[in-house]
Amino acid sequence: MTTVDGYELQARLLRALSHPVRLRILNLLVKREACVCHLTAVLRRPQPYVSQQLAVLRDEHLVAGRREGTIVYYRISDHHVAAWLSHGRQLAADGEDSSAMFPPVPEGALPDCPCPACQAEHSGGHHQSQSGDAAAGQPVRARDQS
Amino acid sequence: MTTVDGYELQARLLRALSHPVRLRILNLLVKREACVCHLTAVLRRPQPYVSQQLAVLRDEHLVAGRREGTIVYYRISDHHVAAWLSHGRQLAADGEDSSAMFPPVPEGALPDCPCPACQAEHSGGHHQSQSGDAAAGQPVRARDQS
DNA sequence: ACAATGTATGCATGTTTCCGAATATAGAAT
DNA sequence: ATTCTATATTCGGAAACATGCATACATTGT
Repeated sequence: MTTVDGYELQARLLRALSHPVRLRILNLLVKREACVCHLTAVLRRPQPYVSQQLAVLRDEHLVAGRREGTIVYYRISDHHVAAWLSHGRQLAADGEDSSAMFPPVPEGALPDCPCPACQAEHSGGHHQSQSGDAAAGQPVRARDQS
Repeated sequence: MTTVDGYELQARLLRALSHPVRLRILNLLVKREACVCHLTAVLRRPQPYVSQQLAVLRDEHLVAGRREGTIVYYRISDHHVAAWLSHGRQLAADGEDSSAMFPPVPEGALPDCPCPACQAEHSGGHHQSQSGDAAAGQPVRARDQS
């Protein structure tokens, strides 16, 4: 039995969370799942950069990806953790105006986002996949880890 | 007005917490305040090392120090954060046996701890300060920060 | 083959971690 | 007062790790 140090585990989890962009990503995904291109548009960061941060969150099982065609949709893995994080946000704000510190994200579709979901939603009609709604995408594999 | 990014603040807080030794320190201090020598004995780490980790926690106002003579007693600054952390521990354990992952700390006085509180308590009688219980020590000053 | 979307790799730069030594600080002894 | 001891903090540096970018690679669909 390998003596697992719980503090080490918790520290790893916290470290994965201790980054402003990753916190923003999680906050975006709480409301609904989103594709990488969507996150790229909202965060205004280069796509490889966003993908990298998603990989960090994935490695700690904080988010999970679902592939549909060429597009990968990410979502929160564990909403308990999300709720816990949201609680922590209030503690971090600590009396300040938290609605000013954590401005709400533009909801819904973005003109900047090239994914078909956003494009369709943005032009008025609701989304209808052109390749047929597959039942469920394959989970995105995690990087090999020691 | 400087545009304060709440995510940055929360990330800093999380980063200060994302270290196994610092998590252990906080967990120790939840039950009661403790002097640096006590923490040093429990954690079995060199004293400067413990002091350094305490400084990180101090800079984020997670703990506060109170000096009594040559001894500095540290305690949790914000028990809301402590409760939140404890909640996070359950999430990190996630189904595993959390009492095995976070073994309870030896309570009370330690033979290894040289501070008079521990020595007195350890030799049977309850603690009676030899220099008279001063009302309250001076708070330990934080490092100058930019 | 080609284009579109995501992921991984390599690297320069900066930060964290940990240690040993030096420094401060408080009290006691001479 | 001066020195001595005990406690705690800070400093300087080496190794490990994180960050952000540019580029290369992989996968899917046309």
